[in-house]
Amino acid sequence: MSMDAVFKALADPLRRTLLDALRARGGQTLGGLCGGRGMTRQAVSKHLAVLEAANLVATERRGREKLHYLNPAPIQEIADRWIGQYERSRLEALADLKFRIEGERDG
Amino acid sequence: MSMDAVFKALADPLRRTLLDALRARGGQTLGGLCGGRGMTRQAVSKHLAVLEAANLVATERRGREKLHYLNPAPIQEIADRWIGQYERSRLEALADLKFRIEGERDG
DNA sequence: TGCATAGGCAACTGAATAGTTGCATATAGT
DNA sequence: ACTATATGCAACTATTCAGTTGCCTATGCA
Repeated sequence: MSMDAVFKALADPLRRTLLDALRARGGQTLGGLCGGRGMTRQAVSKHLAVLEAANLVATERRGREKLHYLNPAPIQEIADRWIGQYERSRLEALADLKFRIEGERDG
Repeated sequence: MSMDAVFKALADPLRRTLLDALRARGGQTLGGLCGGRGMTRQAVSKHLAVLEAANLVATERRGREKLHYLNPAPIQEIADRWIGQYERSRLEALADLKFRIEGERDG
């Protein structure tokens, strides 16, 4: 499974709110996930498809409904395999900069 | 500083390789960062501008050269403030799924 | 059988994006 | 001053993308 698809899927704010919603409560239907987003069902459906392609969301068919579940594994993988490298290099990077960069724009 | 800009900046594979290059060695020039990418200098420059706008790259002018440095702080922030939520909910999410999702597509 | 609900597919449109090209500016070295 | 190097800016193009619309399928239920 490609890590690039995960990064791309996470790049959209609406998709992150979908993940948030599924983190709060798993097993939501497409219709349920559309509520209060000011967007058509098809638009939300496309976003969910992107998340599903990135393996961030798993689905289960129950009758005519499609239940959506968060799969946090790819996020974990990014944290472990990608962000970890930058954590490890953080102190040396700061030493490398050793000037005004931190706090320049504040945070 | 917006976390969305960081997510969007990280969504591009070339930009991630630029971050990798700066993590390996700070203070590289634009020209130096262009090597072996099969892309014009302007294209790379635009990508660096995106990274800079997301505060992932800090720059310093030295004469006619522009030196680029990695700033890992936004990545840290995402790890702490965003990914952290999903780490915390991982076990309960797995309990929520309690079926075939992990390992369905393998990894 | 008839109807309502949940979702899927495909075509279309307008906006955003990536990358290029051409030219301009600024510094370094002679 | 002159030339080469390092970068910046702006316009243009081709592609990609988000969201919509219209229609179709499938399930639930009376």
